[in-house]
Amino acid sequence: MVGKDHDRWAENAQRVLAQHKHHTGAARQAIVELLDTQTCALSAIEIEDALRASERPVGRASIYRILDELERLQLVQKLQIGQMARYEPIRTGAGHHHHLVCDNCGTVTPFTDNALETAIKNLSRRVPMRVADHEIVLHGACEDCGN
Amino acid sequence: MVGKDHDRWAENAQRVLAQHKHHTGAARQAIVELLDTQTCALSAIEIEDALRASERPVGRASIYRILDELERLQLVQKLQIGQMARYEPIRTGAGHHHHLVCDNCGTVTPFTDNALETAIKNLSRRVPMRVADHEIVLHGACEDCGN
DNA sequence: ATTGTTGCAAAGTGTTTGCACAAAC
DNA sequence: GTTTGTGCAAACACTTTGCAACAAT
Repeated sequence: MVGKDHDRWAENAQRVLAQHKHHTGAARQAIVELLDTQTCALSAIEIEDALRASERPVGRASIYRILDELERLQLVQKLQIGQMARYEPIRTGAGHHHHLVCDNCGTVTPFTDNALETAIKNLSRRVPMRVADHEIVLHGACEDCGN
Repeated sequence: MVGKDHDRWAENAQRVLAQHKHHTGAARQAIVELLDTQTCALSAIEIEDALRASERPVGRASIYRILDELERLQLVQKLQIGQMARYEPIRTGAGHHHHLVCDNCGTVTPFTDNALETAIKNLSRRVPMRVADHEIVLHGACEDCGN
């Protein structure tokens, strides 16, 4: 079950990439597969480290280029936390989530909230902008750091 | 009227700074006064440019140090937009607002929404973190760029 | 053969730090 | 005269770009 769910995003991503007349590159594949195993957002440097420890290291420049491309194809969402960007798969099934950031230890945890999404959807109509996306970060002290 | 409102935050900020046994520095004063005239968040570099054009230029390092201090004293709020931080006065009267960011031209516009604040307040209780603060950014195309 | 992909090193951008000098008390 | 504030330049961290080599089609 878990394996099935995991593969779905990666497979879809590979398919979308193929449709955009790409060759199948090993670096891109390694990144897609890594992202697919994650439950929350990774930074470029975390990705670099993870891949360096794997059997397919990928250069830093390629990581940024590939993430950028995945973002343009709407396969990953980029979010800015502190001074560093994080990236996570956009899984069509699972409604999207937002993030708790511990200002002490830096841990990032996902959460979801329907009332919040509703409020955003409603206000998006009244605001002087064609809203494409939103980003919500709650800051504070996580359970480990709060005591 | 407008002048009166403006001065309140700056005065309060100076008072809070004094309480924390600070000398009164000219750079700090220039920054506080500049922030007080703004209706939305400024980046450090915008502040540097504005002050360079004024009669009291302030070095970049001082700007960051002073903003950092103002943030610690809860006199300004720091928000991360794209890869750059922006800072704005926390005016106790006016409930805080959030931001629309045009991904095309970079313009930042404030908005407020009560339903949104309520949703955040409620969910803050159910989440595995002592929430201190939140940051909401809506991305899209502004009125000028959307057409 | 052509086109797309990758890695390296260099450049860019925003932010922070070390240190010597100046200003406030 | 002691403490705090400030500016400069250098260091830093994250990201982007130029370019030559490489792999997929």
